[in-house]
Amino acid sequence: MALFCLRDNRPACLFFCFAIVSAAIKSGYRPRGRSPFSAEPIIMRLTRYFLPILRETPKEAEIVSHRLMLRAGMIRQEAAGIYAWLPLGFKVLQNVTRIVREEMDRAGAVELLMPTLQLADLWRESGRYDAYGPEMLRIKDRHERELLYGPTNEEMITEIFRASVRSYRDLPKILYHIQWKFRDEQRPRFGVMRGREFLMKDAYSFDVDEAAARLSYNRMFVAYLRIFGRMGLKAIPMRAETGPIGGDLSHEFIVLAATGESGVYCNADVRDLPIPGIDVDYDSDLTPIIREWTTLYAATEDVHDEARFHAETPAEKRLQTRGIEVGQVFYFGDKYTRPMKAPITGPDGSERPAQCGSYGVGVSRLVGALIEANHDDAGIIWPEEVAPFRVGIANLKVGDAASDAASMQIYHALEKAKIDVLYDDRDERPGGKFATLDMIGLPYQVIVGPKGLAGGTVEVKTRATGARENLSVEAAIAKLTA
RNA sequence: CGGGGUAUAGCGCAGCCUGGUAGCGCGAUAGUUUUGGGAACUAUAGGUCGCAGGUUCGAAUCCUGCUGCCCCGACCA
Repeated sequence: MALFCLRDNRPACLFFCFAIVSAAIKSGYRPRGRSPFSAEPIIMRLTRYFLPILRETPKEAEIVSHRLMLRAGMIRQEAAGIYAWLPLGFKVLQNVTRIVREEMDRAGAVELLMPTLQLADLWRESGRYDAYGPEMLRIKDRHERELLYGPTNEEMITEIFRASVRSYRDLPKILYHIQWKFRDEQRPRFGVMRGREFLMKDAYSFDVDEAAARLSYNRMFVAYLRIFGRMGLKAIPMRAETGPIGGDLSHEFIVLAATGESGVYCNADVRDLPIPGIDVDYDSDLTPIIREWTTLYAATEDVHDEARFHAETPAEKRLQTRGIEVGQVFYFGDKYTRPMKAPITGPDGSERPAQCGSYGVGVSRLVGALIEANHDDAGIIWPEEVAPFRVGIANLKVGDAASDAASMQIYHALEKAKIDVLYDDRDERPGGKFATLDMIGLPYQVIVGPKGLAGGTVEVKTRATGARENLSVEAAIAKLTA
């Protein structure tokens, strides 16, 4: 390879560019805007796209999200719990990533990117290298140095933090990244819901004392309400185990779904609480919002207290169901900053370990959770914010002059309006096109065919409601670009 | 990590018990007829039968070992 590169640097250059791009994509990196590396929308003809639809259900897929992700050509399994994200799935993953990033930034968190591989010695400092067990994937490099594929990043962020921050004047800080993690689960299952490799947003807060740490915790708590709310999910914060630290500063955010992995108990009214608006002031006192969301009973089975549930919740409001954990917020104090020696000088001149919390969102898992929460017998029903395309155009008779012209007119109008659109220009039978569009779940479908056009109309179907309207081409464009 | 399965064409499966030219449906390709909710007919292509040993004249089939994958449980974002 080295010789080859010396002779002709072009392949080396190509390889180099490819490596950067793939690393950036894999890390979930995405500049601001609706699409990677540009602000342009994705306008795509299905004949040029890569959408490997499966007509039959793969036998290994047990739950609906896994089944639909495979059938809709969103993912392909490469090993147990390890998936390739195909174009349609990757677009959804990017959209979820974008929302997480926007809301973290809005809440005052600062993004960085830590590596997937970490030195074992770093984990020996916290004592977790030996404590972690076989879920940690351990690797040796050519020099026999011990490495691991990170399952989380508390040690590394603490190392980064201690290298440069010494004074309370530099606090508070909330740092986050969105990076692939690996946990060698004994039994991966449910597709991306419990894979071994998974994309996670993890944030870490550093504060001078517990009172300040609580403010950081509240910021993340509110940011999480917004993240999940924007995706159209009812994610309910539930008291979780706090471990050795104790206190009340740990919540799991749970999406209610009958197929969820854990049992949950809550007051039914918690589902109808309002999501903080885009104008929420993160510098203001957030405790009223926290109080509103933590007063009604809501707990996973691990910490459920039946007597308390009954005491606090009227019988007709008691909801027992199942849920999927999509995020967690957790205050753990000086668990890492003390053994790893990350001291802060306080206003009184004395040193003390920084007080920390960590805040995770299972980004790749969220894609599965979104489908669990939004589907019907025909397939996926994407919430608009995360949909891979906003509109699908089905040309029912490719080759028919009027159908082709009307389809292209709509296609170009949506392109001009910067709306993501997928144009099904395949020479296929109508039934197949309807089934495909329903399954991949784009919010709006435009059905273009000779029968409608004879009367001057196309059909606009809203996937979520099934509602259909016969509109002129112009009216359809107006509706979809509104 | 315990228990139970399974591996044959892109997907779903039969064949294995009782060894003898590797099959079916869907999908793919080509043609014809079709065409508003997954069409019909005809033809074609596509396989180291998970891997490695062994038994045998001959192994997808019997034996041994290994590996991948799936399900139940425990565990976990």
